[in-house]
Amino acid sequence: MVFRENPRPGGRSARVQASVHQAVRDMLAVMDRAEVTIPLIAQRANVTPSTIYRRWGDLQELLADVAASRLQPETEPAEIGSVRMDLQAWTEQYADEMSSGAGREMIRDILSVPDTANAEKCSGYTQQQLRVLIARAQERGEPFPTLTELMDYVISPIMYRILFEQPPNAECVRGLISRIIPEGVVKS
Amino acid sequence: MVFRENPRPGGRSARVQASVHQAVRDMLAVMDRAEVTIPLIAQRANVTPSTIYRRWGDLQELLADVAASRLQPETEPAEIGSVRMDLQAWTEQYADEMSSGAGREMIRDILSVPDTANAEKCSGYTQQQLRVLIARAQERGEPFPTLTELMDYVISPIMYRILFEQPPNAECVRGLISRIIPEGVVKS
DNA sequence: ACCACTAACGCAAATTATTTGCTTTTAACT
DNA sequence: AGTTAAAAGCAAATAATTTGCGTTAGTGGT
Repeated sequence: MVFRENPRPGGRSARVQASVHQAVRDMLAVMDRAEVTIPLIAQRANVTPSTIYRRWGDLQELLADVAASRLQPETEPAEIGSVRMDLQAWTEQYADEMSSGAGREMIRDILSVPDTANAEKCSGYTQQQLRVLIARAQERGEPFPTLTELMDYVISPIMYRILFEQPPNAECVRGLISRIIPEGVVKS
Repeated sequence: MVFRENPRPGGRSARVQASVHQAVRDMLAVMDRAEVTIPLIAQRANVTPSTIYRRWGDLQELLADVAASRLQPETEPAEIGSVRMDLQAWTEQYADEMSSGAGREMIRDILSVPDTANAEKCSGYTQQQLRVLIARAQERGEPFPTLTELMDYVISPIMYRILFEQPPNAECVRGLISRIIPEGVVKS
């Protein structure tokens, strides 16, 4: 199978992919994830099950694919005030979204597949958002952590808590941020 | 079903559990994870498939259960020299084991199930090991990070890299540790 | 503009996994 | 020892997955 790469943007292949993705999203919105099956998806997307099996392999991979595309951010981090405040607001929202039922399901779907492409894509989205904040800080001359520091000391602990412990609350998130940007730096 | 809790330690229930777990371990050792199925496990464990289905629900949950039990540490962190060195050695081994093919599979199995009990168990094992080191440092009067610091700034970044990016190498692990214990503290 | 080519899809039969109702076994507790 | 309830076995019914083969629809060449 050559699939996946270069699904010509107007071709039948692309239409089937869009239709199947949409079917999955619609179904996840109205029914429990556990009762979503490939035959059902196929029916709603007006394709045959074998098409889905041949293209994605199994339900896990399809769900991982859909989840990754759903995690792609649509907007840049909001501008609230200082970049530190922007970071705090963005991070709290990130933590909330990832901690939610739907968020956790998407992460699980992405991680439960052997192929790491979707997980990397997901981390890439996060880094892309953080880079916007870093550039903003640089532009304004505000002191700001590096990408690595943000990933290691803010994002990673949040994700670990979501995956292995209890989802972090706002206070916890603020604590992680204070640790790498002293409060004193903020001008309110 | 009441299952799970209190499987009397010599009873039939416990024997079936042990037999199924062993069958899964044996099979994972010799065949690809993708071709392990419940009917096959049942055959090797000398039980009927329906027993496994009724008890664990599906393959994912069974694999998660087995993976969690395999991640339970058997020994305490080795005593190398200073507690800082012990920490470094233990953490490098932890990162290696978790980054390995088998390690990553176990983590995936644990995280791909909605029930978070096994993930929490897994995090609990890690904390238990770290607490041994913390106690050791306290006993010897060596300065040492808190459990939260270790989890947030060492374990979490390692796990994030394994799950979402590239597995960390030894140098990276050492870097994470240096960040919370200055090198200078070590007396060689 | 037409034709040839091939990747991707549809269909349907064969296989395999999962669910479920009912029966039997086993260990815990009188 | 006898009773009982949880857990296992058995087998039929259902559902999902795989696969071979024919068809369709975009792609590239003339």
